[in-house]
Parts: sequence; C-alpha cells; structure tokens
Amino acid sequence: MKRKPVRQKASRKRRRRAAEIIDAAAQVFARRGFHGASTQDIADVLGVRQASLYYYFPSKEDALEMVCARGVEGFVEAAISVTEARGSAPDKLRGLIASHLSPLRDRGDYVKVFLNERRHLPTESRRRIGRLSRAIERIFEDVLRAGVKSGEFRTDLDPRLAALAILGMANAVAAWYGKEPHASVERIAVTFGALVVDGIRRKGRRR
Amino acid sequence: MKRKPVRQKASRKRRRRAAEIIDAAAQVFARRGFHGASTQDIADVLGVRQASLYYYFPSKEDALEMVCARGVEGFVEAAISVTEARGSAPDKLRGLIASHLSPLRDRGDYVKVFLNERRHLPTESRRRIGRLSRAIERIFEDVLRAGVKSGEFRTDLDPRLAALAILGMANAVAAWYGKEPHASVERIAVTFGALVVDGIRRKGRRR
DNA sequence: CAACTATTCTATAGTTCTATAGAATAAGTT
DNA sequence: AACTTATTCTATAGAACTATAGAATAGTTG
Repeated sequence: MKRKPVRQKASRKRRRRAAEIIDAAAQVFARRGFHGASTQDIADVLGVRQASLYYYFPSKEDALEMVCARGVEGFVEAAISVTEARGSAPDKLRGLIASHLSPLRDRGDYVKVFLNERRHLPTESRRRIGRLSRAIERIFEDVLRAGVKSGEFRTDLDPRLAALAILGMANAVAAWYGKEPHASVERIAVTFGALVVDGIRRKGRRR
Repeated sequence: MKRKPVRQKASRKRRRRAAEIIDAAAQVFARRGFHGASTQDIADVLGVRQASLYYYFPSKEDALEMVCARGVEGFVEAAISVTEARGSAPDKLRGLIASHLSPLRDRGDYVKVFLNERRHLPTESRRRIGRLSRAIERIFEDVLRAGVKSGEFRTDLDPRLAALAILGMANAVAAWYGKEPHASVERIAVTFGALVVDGIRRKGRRR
C-alpha cells in the first residue's frame, strides 16, 4: 500500500536520467557512427565513468536499439494520420513530406542514427525496424498510386521509384539540417513539396 | 636499358593486384562500414592472411582513402562537361542527374563508401574530398540559378535547397540500387529528371 | 539517525583488432 | 640452375574497447 508511490518516484527520476544517457548516445552515434563511437565517448559527454553507463543499458547494442527506436517512433503513425485526413493527392503528399521531416526539429540525432546505423543492429531488432521503414515507403507509394489512379498525377509515373526518390530527398536532409542558413523544417517541406508536385520548370512554357 | 621494362611489368601486375585488394576493401566497407569492418574481413574476401594486406596499403585508413578517392573520381569532371555542352537548363539538369548516377553501374560500392564513410577519413583527406563534394553541389546550384535567370525555371526557386534536394535524391539511390527490379540507371535517371523538372502532377490540370 | 536502495565509481578480465618483424615461398631474371 | 626480387605467411606486440564484480557514495524512507 505504501510501496507503490515510492517506486514510481524513484523510477520517474531514473527515466529522466535514462533519457539523458540515451540522448548522449544518440549524439555520439550520430557524430561518429556506432562502431566509430566508444562507450567512453558517451561517458565523456555526460561526465561520468564509462562503466556507469551499464547501469542504464545492458550493452552498447541495446543503446543503439533504443536510439533507433526513438528515431522512427511516431513516423508511421503520423504518416497514416496524414493519409487518412481528406484532401487531394498532392495535399497528402505534401503533408507526408512535412510529417516526415518534422522529427528533425527535436530529434535530429536520433533520426540520423536510425538512418545510418540501423544496419548494425542485431538481426532481430533490425528486422523489426526494417519493417517500419518499409511501411513508410509503402505509405508514400500508396498515395502516389492513388494520385495516378485519380488522375491527379501523371499516368506514366512509377510510384515505387517516385516514392524512393522523395524519401531519399527527405532523408538526406538529416545530414545537413542545422548547417544551412534559412532552412527551417517548414521551409524545406514547402520547397520539397512544390518541387516534387509541380517541378522546377516555370509555368506557362511547357515543352 | 633493360631495367625499365622489367619494372613496368612487375608494377603492372602489382597494380592489378592492388586494385583487387581495394575492390575487396570497398565491398567490405560498403557492407559493414569502415569501423564495423576489420582488415580480417577484407582478407577473408580475398582468401589471404590479414597481415598480407599491409603489403598493399600502410593502414586501414589509407585503404579507406583509396576507396573514397575512386568513389568521387570523375564526378566533377563529368558534371562540368555536361554543363559546358550546349542545351537548355532542363537538359543540363537532366544530364547532371544522369551523369551523377552513372558511376553506380560499375562502382556502386565505392560510391557508397564515399557517401557514408568519408567522415571517418583523417582530417586532411576528408577536407580534400569535402571540397569535391561542395564542387558538385555548386555545379548543380549554378545550373539551377542559370535556369531561373533565363526564365526556364520558376523564379521563386531556391537554387541551394533545390540542389540539395536533387543530390539527396540521387545519392540515396546508392543505398538501394541493384535491389529494386526494373530500375536500371537509365530508367532511374529519366524518372528522376522528369520528376524534378516537371513534377508528378498531371499536365493540363494545374491548381 | 539507522537501514535500505539507487547510483556511480575503481579495477580489471577477456576480447578484438591494427600493425610490425622476419621467415617462407613464389616469380622473374640472367 | 643460381640469384634476385616480390609476395605472402606465421607470430605477436601493443592498443583499444566492452562488460563484469564489487566497493564507495549519495539519496530516500521509516
């Protein structure tokens, strides 16, 4: 009867600390890559001893898994909710792009690690996370296919290739976001949306 | 008088072998990443002992440098020659995309390593290779800017963001090229070129 | 405050990896 | 064949890194 609030208080504190630890891991993995980063590097960021980290994760690989998990967290859900809202195919596509870029604002390092280091996850978690990746690709693909069917997009469009193109474009942002002046997530999303939907050619002088 | 041909013969053979060694390194670095790959992994591909590799490179880092060097080799030159040919801005841009994708055909692993592992190069060579990267970005940017100026591209286009978008799209191909059926370099180049220049929206129903 | 729990520390075992030294073998030359 | 040079091999030093064990310290609760 008395134990519960005790445990919760302690574990709330612990969760906060655990988040700091994983944050440091994300930062270090993002900068040096999983194998290029040592647990010592993570400890240095936090100002603690290397061995202390093992109070929060059982292995470096598990730390990677936590970072990657947060790196994809919410992507699929957000994307689905965009496609379920009503709107034109171009609107949905622009919405998908915006939603896909959104996590860069506050989780850039996590996203970077997910994108570049997930291949180093142990088989099982890599598979699980790979499924999420493919789910996102499929969502883009489906919107493109629907747009072709409805006549909003060109009939000669290859939805698969276009989806990979758009995702490649969007994912690449993680690599330079924060370094380019005047490039907020908003602005990038709008620019990319316009580029993909309408192209860069000036209107009224087709061909 | 007699020595020259001797030395040349020997060194021609050696160059061939050195190319095999670096090829194996490219393959292994592409698959596992620089720090995730051991020199033992490279030796395994070749069926030789780990230490034997050091007859061909002085350090693992140097091997990375050789791989990266071949990974960018020719990119800039090819891009420049595209921009120097005459043609419309859209033609040049499509040409740039095609030229940029071209090395994937026969040097996919090298390109992959250049894209993903160059950050692990020692400072000096990283800088040198970083300059080449920026040169390529600039070439794309310049074509876009020229197209805006000439009225071929939309006046509200941000050439810098568009260049990053297009390069991101193109560079991402390295990650999946060879795994997608019916996606030859030709086809990808044409698809991406059309996507960027004209967008995916169906013609004749703007807005 | 005394007892208990949570967190961090010191120390290190054990592994993996790069790189070097020098012997052995293969290839090439005269 | 005898000699020379090129290539690969065996063996290992030495460095770096992960993870564990158990002591020390800080924090919490009755």
